[in-house]
Amino acid sequence: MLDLTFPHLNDKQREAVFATDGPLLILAGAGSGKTTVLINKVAYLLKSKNVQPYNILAITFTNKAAAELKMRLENMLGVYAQDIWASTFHSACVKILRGNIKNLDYPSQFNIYDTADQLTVIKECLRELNLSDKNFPPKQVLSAISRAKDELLTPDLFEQTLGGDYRFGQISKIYHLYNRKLKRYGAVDFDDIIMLTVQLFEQYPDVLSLYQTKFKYVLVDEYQDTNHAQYRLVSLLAGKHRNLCVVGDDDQSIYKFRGADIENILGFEKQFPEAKVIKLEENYRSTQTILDAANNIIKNNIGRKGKQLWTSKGAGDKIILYKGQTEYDEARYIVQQIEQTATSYNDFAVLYRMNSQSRVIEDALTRAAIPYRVLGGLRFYDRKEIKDAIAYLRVVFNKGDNVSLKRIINEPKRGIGATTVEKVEQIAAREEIDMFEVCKNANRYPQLERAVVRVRQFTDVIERLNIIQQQPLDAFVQEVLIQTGYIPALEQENSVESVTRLENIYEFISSAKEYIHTTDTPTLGEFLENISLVADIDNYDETQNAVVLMTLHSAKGLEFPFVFIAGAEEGVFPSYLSFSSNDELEEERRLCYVGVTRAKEQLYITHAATRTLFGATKHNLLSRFVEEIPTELIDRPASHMTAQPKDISSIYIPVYNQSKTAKPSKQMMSFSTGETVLHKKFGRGIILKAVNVGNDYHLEIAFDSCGTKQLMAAYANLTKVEN
DNA sequence: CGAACAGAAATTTTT
DNA sequence: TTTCTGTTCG
Ligand SMILES: Nc1ncnc2c1ncn2[C@@H]1O[C@H](COP(=O)(O)OP(=O)(O)OP(=O)(O)O)[C@@H](O)[C@H]1O
Repeated sequence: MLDLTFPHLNDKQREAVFATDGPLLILAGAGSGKTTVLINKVAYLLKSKNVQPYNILAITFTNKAAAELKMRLENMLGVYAQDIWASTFHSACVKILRGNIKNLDYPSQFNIYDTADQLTVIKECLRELNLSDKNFPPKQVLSAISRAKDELLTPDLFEQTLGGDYRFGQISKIYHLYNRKLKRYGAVDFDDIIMLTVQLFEQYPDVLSLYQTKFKYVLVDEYQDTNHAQYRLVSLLAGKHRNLCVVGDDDQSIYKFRGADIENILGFEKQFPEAKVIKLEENYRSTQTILDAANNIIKNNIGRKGKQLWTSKGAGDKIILYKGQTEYDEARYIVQQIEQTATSYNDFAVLYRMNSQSRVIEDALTRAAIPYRVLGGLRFYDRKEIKDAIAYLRVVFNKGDNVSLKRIINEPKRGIGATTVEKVEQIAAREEIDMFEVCKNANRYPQLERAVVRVRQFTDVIERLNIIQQQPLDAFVQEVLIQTGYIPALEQENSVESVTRLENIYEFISSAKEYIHTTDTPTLGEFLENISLVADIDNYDETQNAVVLMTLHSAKGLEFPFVFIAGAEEGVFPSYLSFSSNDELEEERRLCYVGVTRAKEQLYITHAATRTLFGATKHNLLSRFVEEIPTELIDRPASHMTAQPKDISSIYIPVYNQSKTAKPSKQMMSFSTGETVLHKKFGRGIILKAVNVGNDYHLEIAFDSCGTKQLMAAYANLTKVEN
């Protein structure tokens, strides 16, 4: 049980826990127990100050951190602690908006648009405004709009401040139209979620007052990565009680590209003049060597709030710096070190700058039969078939969602082509009604004469589905995908690809089932909302016995005994895109500081002499950040080529894209779904399922001659064939 | 309308 | 190098 004198904390940490009233900034370096303090502080509020859980708002950086916070409180205090609001900014705001967004003229059943949806809308805008996507690349326009929203610049304000410039003037036109469209479609984008909540509070003081009164205590973790809109939101919410506790480290601000404003934390004392500031200086995570390295890197940045960090842990082992001949050699070394260290796999993390770096490392791990998990990159929910399924659900949920409608109206093929869709779109825009309505009443529009039957077949299905929404969500999802012909079409196609897609679709249906069990009142809306707001990192399970691979960004806030930072090369890390700007280079350096300080015991840094990058072979120098580490902290093992010149695995071609099979290695063949294999007896077959069990694979193979068979790879003596 | 092909573009980090 | 976009043809 919880000891309210907090003996497990140090003096400074205790001081921070007990300082409950008024604004408080806890500014401290990595691993000094900031998050630990935040959790204990909430416990203290609940237990000693008798604050009710629903009077507390705790903002975390990821959904996973929020869930963890709740779980740890529950362990300390019992289930009632579950009633605090612990969530990300986005989840909290969506919750507020669902109940209040009608004030702003949006439907409470709004859909949340992701980047791809946003780009679709921007392309629509460009077309309507007769602007070319050469002069206004949709991605750039999106990023400008997104930054504007982070800064709480409405289209009008945007025009006033920047409209003098021709280019920004045009972008402001796009921004105006873009926002109008989203509203018409009943959709909000990621940035709207925060901005609209702020607008709601500013325009409806009674709504604000409700939440101000409710949240007697507001706490924000990772405050260094908040943007202006979030700062404004927090200020509004804490405006009444002024019990605002923010926690962060200016040296760990790594999301500037997403609008994060480091000034929020640096200027906290200016914005809240009565603020108390507490610095934590003892690091409990890393060895002295790791801390020294981190400090020597970060001290090259200017304009920091300098911090002391010390540890009572000893020096520990030196940092190991390995230079591979190529990225394959680099991966080979990482795998070899993991194999040679006698500890469980989940003690290792491999961190890198770009998601694309994971491929080579994954291949090496697979060949060594080491279990691993990759976080980030393409999310499950971003796969084409899953996005299609989601689009169907969104259309059922909100018929005004033209973007989702356009995505699935001809998927599977229903003979409703681009021309018809365009006509429908024009009519809808002219009459200011939903595309769905136009389709439904297609008979009224002579232009649509030829397509009328097909289009109405489609709307009939959707309306029928609308009626059966009551049944359990997973059954409903399945029903949607059957009735709309999506699943039947995939079944009929029966190709390697369609089989994988079907598998994913069924996994999606199970995820709906899983969702039902997480709540007492499951709704389609909340299910869709969760999908939009989860990050891959939320699924990270540190108890799963597997090496974890992720970007340095995703690793923020986590810790591991053994950490590899791979690709420590100029051009990779720091990224070549940051070379031209000192600010961006400093951000890369902070990212490096974050990476280094994830390690508790041992840090490995690896780089490659040559690497294939974007299709060309590059010879990259060692990263400047590594040069900034004093050499006495570093050990350099001999390069692989001189040590074991006979090992061919470093020049081995990776098996990634299953359809373009490479030659398998002799020791350990790898198999994956979709590959074609040859069996001595059964002949040619396609792998339906490949499960890695220890050093062997359990395979399910569909043979051309005799149907589906299950067998173990070790006994089957299979050969791979090119498709 | 839709499949197939060819040529061009674009390659960071993500709630 | 891969992935997307536009064009052509049936
Ligand atoms: N007083 C303490 N005694 C022992 N261990 C502690 C103490 N405070 C924190 N720790 C441990 O130190 C580690 C780092 O703590 P925590 O994650 O809270 O730091 P942080 O400052 O939030 O780190 P970061 O800035 O990297 O996110 C954790 O493993 C935590 O359990």
